[in-house]
Amino acid sequence: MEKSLVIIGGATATGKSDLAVRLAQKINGEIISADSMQIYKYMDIGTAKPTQAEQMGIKHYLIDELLPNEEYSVAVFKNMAKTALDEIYAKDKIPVVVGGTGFYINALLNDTDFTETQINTNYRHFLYDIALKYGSDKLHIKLREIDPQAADEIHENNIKRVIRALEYYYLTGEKISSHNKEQLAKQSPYLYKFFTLTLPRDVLYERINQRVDTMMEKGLEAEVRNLLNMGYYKTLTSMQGLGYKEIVEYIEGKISLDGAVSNLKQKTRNFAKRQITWFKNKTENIPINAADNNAVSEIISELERFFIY
RNA sequence: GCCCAGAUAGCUCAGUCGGUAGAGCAGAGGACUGAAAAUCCUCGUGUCGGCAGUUCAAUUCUGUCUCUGGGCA
Repeated sequence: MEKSLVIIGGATATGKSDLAVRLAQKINGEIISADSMQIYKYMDIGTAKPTQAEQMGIKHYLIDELLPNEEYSVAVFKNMAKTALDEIYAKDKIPVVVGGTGFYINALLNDTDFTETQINTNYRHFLYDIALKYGSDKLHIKLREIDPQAADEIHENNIKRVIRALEYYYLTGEKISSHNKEQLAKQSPYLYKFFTLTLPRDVLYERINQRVDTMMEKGLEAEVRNLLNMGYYKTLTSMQGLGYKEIVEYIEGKISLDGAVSNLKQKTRNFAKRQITWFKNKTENIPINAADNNAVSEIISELERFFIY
């Protein structure tokens, strides 16, 4: 009971937020959002952020915490989430971590250590320019010199990860491959139960399509225009989120509105598939049928067996 | 009704100087440890519109029919 928490994962549009709120109500819980986009203010419709009403009076952490031009990352998430956990434990409540960003959830559960290194944006740009000018293999060759294991593990076309590996060495003088191994071997300091909402692929895809239509009806275009008017530039990480970059393309006249919408549906379906792969292979979890009306009670009985609270 | 251009993978199309065919997208599977709603990897047999003809051999040439664009009436 001391350091226990519940996780609700799953692909986008499976109904995580709604289920999490109903669960939190039943078990005296509070919610921590493990989502790389809902953290941003002014980005409500496109991120499917639960509204005040939908939150049903349950406190939500890590929602509306940053401005769209502020930097967010696993490391920032982990720190903020730990703070939130402490707050919730102090109230004698149960944290319910909900989100589709599996990478973040794992970092929290494994208590991945991020303190020893920072990031260096200039160095990243420097390397990125090299990759553009001379080809991505140039960076990969360099990586092989300093960290052969990482070079084996990271495909040369995966420039972002090659750059991070080089950056890590640049900042710490150590190999990222050994750091990763160390982190992976760690045991979680938490007692947790991880549930994943699942739906048949065709049903999920249909829900995604419908949800995008609903977002448009709710005024996604106006939301994006508003962000642009406030000066949030389209290359910001936040503005690269699904729903934002597609609508920006439409606003810039590059594609039709219909094109933007079907693009968004497409990209969201692709994203959902990647999420499913992550949850399937990177985490131990209990699948829960998202269409099941008794999902909450199922989860609760599972928790009772596990935590004995 | 006539003329022209098409008809090839779920979609958009490329190609075969005649020896049964390939890209992008979609789809499927996978990776991921400070950009993750990002980034990246792997996977392509389909009566090459129907029928007939020429040929050792036709999706490729010829004829004809059907359909789809566009034009002329």
